[in-house]
Amino acid sequence: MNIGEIAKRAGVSRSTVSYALSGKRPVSEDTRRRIQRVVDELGYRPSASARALANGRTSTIGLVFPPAGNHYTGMQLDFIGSVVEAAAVYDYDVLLSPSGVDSDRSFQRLLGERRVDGAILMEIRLEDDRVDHLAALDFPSVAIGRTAHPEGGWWVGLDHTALVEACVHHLADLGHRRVAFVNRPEQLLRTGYESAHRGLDGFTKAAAERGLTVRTYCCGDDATSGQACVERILHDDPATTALVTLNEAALGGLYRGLAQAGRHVPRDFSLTGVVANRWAETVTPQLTAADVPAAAMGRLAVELLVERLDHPGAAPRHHLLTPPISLRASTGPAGTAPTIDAGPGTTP
Amino acid sequence: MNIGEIAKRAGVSRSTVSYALSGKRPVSEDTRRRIQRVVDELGYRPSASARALANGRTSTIGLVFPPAGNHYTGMQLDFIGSVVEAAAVYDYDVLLSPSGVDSDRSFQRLLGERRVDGAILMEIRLEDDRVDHLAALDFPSVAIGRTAHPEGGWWVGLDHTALVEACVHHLADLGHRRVAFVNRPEQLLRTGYESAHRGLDGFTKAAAERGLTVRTYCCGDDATSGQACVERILHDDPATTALVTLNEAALGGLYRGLAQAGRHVPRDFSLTGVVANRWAETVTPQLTAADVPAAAMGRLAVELLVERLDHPGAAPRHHLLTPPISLRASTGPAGTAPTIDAGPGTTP
DNA sequence: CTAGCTTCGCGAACCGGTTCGATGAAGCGA
DNA sequence: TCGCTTCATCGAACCGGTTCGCGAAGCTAG
Repeated sequence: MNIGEIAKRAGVSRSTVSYALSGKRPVSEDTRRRIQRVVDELGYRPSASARALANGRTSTIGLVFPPAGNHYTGMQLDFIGSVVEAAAVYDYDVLLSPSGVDSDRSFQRLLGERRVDGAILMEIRLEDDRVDHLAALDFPSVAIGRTAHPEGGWWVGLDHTALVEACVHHLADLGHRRVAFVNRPEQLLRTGYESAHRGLDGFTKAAAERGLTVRTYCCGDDATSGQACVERILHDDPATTALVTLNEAALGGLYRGLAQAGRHVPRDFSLTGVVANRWAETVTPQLTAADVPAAAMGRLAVELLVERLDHPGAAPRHHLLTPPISLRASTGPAGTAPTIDAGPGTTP
Repeated sequence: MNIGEIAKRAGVSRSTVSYALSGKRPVSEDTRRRIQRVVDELGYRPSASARALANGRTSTIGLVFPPAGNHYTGMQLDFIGSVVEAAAVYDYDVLLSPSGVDSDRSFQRLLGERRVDGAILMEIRLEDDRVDHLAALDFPSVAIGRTAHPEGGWWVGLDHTALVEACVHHLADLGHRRVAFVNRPEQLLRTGYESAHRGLDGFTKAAAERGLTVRTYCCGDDATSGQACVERILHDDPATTALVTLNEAALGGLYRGLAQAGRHVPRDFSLTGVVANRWAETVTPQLTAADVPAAAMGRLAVELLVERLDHPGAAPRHHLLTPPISLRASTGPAGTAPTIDAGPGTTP
């Protein structure tokens, strides 16, 4: 079931079979058909390894994302799905590599053993050794997210700063004066996780512009942490009337915490943030939020990578996305001073 | 940067380098060290394609799941994550293949071009041509889910029938007499999707045993459909006091529909079902449910596959899991007849 | 001193494709 | 009919590893 077998049965040489199948040199219509018939009869498909060895291309791209320790979020799933699907369009397979950092064994395999033609990196940090390393090697790669110095790089990113600013302005316009920010877990912030930092920057900047009284919190990526976070917020400043969040996994817990504190959304309390569409629509009332266009980002990343693979030396390109805020039902005008008697956890 | 280069610099032959690195034949400690030093200095790593071609093993396993058309669910993400992680332990990479059926191009690539040593299949149907095909080829594979005839196969599955039965009994024990079943989308049921069918079977069987009045529904995999589904349920039989669901993506919508109909959970209405842990804890009140042990299943699938790869001809093995129901807060005793005046959508 | 055994390393073949240069036949104008 | 081009095909080399068989030292024992 190898190319020699096909050649023998079709009565031609191996090279002729190769040319007939690849079309890289003309082959007479007659022999082409004869070869094709044998190929179809035997269901022959050329070995990917042999081809990869011969022409130096694996037709595979690597998708690099951190290991599951920190729970996968819905967004990551959307990225993975859209990358796989877009890659299929260009006849690429996708190899998954769970690597947080440059030195991971899995990452080394991908590069050192030349398993992939190019890579797409997720979960970018502001200072990201993986990005730096790949750039230094001039290895074809595209980041989903951007580092502190994205100039001259290939990436598709979300303007978290602008997005969170828009959220803050939206709340300020509605009259909210005391607003909390619910960020991703502290550990991610410490590691320099991009969205957490840029989101926080946007929050701080817009809050200052509008003269708001604010507090910022880190929150674990799960419902229980979200609930606890709301309790902390209302304990620290019971007069808080709104929050902005980047943490979609905690969203359900945030709602639960508010409900248990007797705050009605959106009458007593407004929520907004930057969240994947599917989550925003799952909670009740549905979340007014800047929807993360995860599927589009995955697709764009693949397109950039394919372009880079097809035209080595092409000038770096990127996409910075700023989706609009989808007005749903979780924000409303700040009412009179909230009723402080309602919530638990206000003990000094 | 190939093995010949290493050999030259270390002053030995290519084969010696190969043996020194693989350890498949003894090499004197002296030359082994000399080779290792050169390898370290140059950061040499053997090419995966060349190795794969030479010894016929790619050190890659394929993970086959249906394309995104039908939204990815959280469970799928957990499967993917745990499979990737478990595979890394055994030094396997994971290649993603979005294939619903046997004839998909992506599926053909995986097999025909020998890109992977083995495969793990997700989203199994009762009659699944992919499973049959792989079995006929004796290609090493493990299914996450089981077909109608799982005998002699390699798989790890969930006993949906027993799980849903347990849910029904739980509700019946609480005094519920009119119960609805919210299944996955109709299209999945029609295609023979395993969990939808077995879950439905369990529901029907247990309901008959307990003499319950029941209705069954199909529901799209999103919150909006869930909401609509609750409206239909309460319209069809306003006296319904409980439901069982397999549809985690619709869960938020189910809660929303109940809230809008004025039914309080769990006072007026009980919910339970088979759902991934993370979703059960996201909703308020948290869902009493049989938690799908997705991470464990992914891990077990990899372990079975590795065993099958290491011992060709080993007797088929499988794991059928039946996790217990986690009692949370979404079910309670059936009260007096529910207040019919509350809900909308009751117009004839 | 030599027969016999180990140890260590070498060269060559092989895995299954791709690609380049060469060759022979056919076509064509002079 | 000869020389020149064009076209279709072939053989061989190559990609970068692995693996098998063999032989040269070095050692031990008789």
